[in-house]
Amino acid sequence: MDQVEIFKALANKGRLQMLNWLKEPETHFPDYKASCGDNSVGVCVGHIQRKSGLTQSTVSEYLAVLQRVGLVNATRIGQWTYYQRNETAIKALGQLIATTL
Amino acid sequence: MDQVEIFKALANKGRLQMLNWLKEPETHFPDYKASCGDNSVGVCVGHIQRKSGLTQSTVSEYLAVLQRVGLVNATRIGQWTYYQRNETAIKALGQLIATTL
DNA sequence: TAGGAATATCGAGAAAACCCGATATATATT
DNA sequence: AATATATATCGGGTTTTCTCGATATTCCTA
Repeated sequence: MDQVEIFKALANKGRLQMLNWLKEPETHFPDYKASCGDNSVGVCVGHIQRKSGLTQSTVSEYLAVLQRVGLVNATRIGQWTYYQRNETAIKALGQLIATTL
Repeated sequence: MDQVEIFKALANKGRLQMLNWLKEPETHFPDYKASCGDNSVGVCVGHIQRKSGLTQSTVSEYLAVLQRVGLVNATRIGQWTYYQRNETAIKALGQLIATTL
């Protein structure tokens, strides 16, 4: 886990928002029903995209950045990719900052 | 405190190192004696500069960035500026990340 | 008050990040 | 197999960051 890369990933308003939205999907995506029928896999790119106002390619890229540093997990089901927070990693980051920063 | 700006400040190897060095100045600057006679004010720019291998202007700028977002405090005494960590702010950041991220 | 030392600021070239539109890929449906 | 949908990747113009050398400012001392 490269600290610098993690902070770079977090140093962006859009990505920070996405991370926040994924914290409580039912709040931020009220009408959301995962096409696979199981909301526990996360939220698909399209929903995040429509809420963000950014283009599809940008959102896809941003989510990939968050995944690359381990802050979110991706699950591909059918033609959808569902993203959810990696709470373990995020908690670990909090610890890391509290202790080693 | 703008979260994005804080993460930007942290998204750099040099600045992260400086923050770490300032955590235990006596360890990282063994022969260091503050010219003002009081080590508790922090470490001066020149010492940090020599340890970092970066140029004087870069180090001055980096420390200013860290100060701008509140992670360090600066104290000017005579011709020296001493920098020290703002532990309160850093701890608050840890909390922020642990809770709102 | 002139010179020296420490730090800050300025200007700029190079590199990286931002963010888009266009296109490619993967999957599902008919 | 052809089409449609969701997502990923590519290419690139624009903005920001990085990092430096040069210069300015501040403060001390002779």
